[in-house]
Amino acid sequence: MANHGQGPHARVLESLGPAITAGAYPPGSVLRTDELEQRFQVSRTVVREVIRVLESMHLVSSRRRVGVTVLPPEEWNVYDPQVIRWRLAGPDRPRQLRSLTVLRSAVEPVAAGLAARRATPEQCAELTEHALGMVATSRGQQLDAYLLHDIAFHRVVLRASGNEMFARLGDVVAEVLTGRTRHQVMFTDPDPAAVTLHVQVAEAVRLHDAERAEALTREIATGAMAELDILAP
Amino acid sequence: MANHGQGPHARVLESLGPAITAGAYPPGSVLRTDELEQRFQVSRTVVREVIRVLESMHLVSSRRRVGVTVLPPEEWNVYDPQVIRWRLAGPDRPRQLRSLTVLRSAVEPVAAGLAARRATPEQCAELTEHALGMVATSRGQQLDAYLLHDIAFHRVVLRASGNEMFARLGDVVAEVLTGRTRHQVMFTDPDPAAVTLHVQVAEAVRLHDAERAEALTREIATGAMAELDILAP
DNA sequence: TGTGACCCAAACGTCATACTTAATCGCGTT
DNA sequence: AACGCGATTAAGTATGACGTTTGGGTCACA
Repeated sequence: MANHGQGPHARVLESLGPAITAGAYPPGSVLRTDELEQRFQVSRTVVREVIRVLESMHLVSSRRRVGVTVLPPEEWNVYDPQVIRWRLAGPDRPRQLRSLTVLRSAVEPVAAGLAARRATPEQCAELTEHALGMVATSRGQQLDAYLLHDIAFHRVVLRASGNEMFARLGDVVAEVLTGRTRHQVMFTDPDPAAVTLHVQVAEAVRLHDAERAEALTREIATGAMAELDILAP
Repeated sequence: MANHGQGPHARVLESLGPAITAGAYPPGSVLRTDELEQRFQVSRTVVREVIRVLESMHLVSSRRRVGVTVLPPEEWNVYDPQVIRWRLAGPDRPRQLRSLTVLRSAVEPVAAGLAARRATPEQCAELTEHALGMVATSRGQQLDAYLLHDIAFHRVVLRASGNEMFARLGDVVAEVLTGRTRHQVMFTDPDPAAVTLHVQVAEAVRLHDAERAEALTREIATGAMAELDILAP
């Protein structure tokens, strides 16, 4: 991703962030900087900068004379890609996957509708290409290749919507799709109905049929939610 | 909000953040830390911590031997409430308002549908209360009171959806609604049709009619988009 | 003239330390 | 029991030193 390759800062952040989002420190817990210095064997500088970053994510709140307080989950910036990644890697994974899938079910149909209005010919071509790629790889244990086309497809739709905020969800969708492949249906071929729907969405976008693109994408989303048992509980 | 009361850190951040999101530094611009030290008359400590925070928002990227590089807008964490606030306060305001309104149009109908399934009786009562409050304040220059009910209404819907990510959009919706009142229809009473729709949504949620709650909220969203001329361009 | 390796300096990254500030705790007074 | 005041504590800021990376310039050589 970024230049978070290695270094004390990244090491401490990648240790504290996941721990907090995993709930290792209950809300209200207090971390003292000098304690963290000793625990991670780093200087005050590093600890402070990490704290500042966690603070900007609203994971903690630093106050004088009291220490660094862990905030309750309702305060967290749950749209921060880093926070999303940490939560997907922890025990909150199922809950996080459901939240994200519901978000997808809301956003992607609207994005597809907008894409049908605004997609460039190049984007339409990309869409068709990836839809056909999904068809080609939908049988015979080619899940990895299929996944790449699936991710690319949704990324193009979100970008073609012309909405910057939708476009930024591309990474999130990629994480969700990857997570699903790696945990849910790892050994079974993709649902043929879903594959067909993707082809039809590409077609609808190409023909500038916004209504149809939106409705078809809504069907895809419904299928994704069904896979995670997100239904009348 | 947080303890961003005052202090060198907040001062520098609240100066650099808006400047960057306003496009004062074109993507690729380089800021040197010692230059910033002199410009703001603060120590390296403060500058470095600010840079770390901006980096976590993906507004800048700090690299050795080259400096702090301003990243292109596509890289920004546009869901960070701080970034949203900065952009709403800058020249990008119209574009940002449109993006957020489109996001609302995608999320809120789905949220309303979920709320109809999961809202507690207390939440239903709150909803009705605020809808009636909107009715009561919809005439005769009571825009401020109306706005408070409007914001509260949408916040309850988002929270009642039971989805943490939807719930976190409450603040964003509040900013959008406030912005609209303060700039678009400041001197005219709210659209009576919109008021009626809110009452009907509250009713649909109370009756657990998810389909109807979603459809009605979609109408509200369409109205909001029409106000901003987000239509077949 | 072009290309390659090599060296250097620039700017960030980290550490250590001293000092400042503000909020909490506890004591004593009213 | 309520209130106020000072001592204490931990974060906030400033500063100086050193390490590390890396972009670019120089020089030798083909």
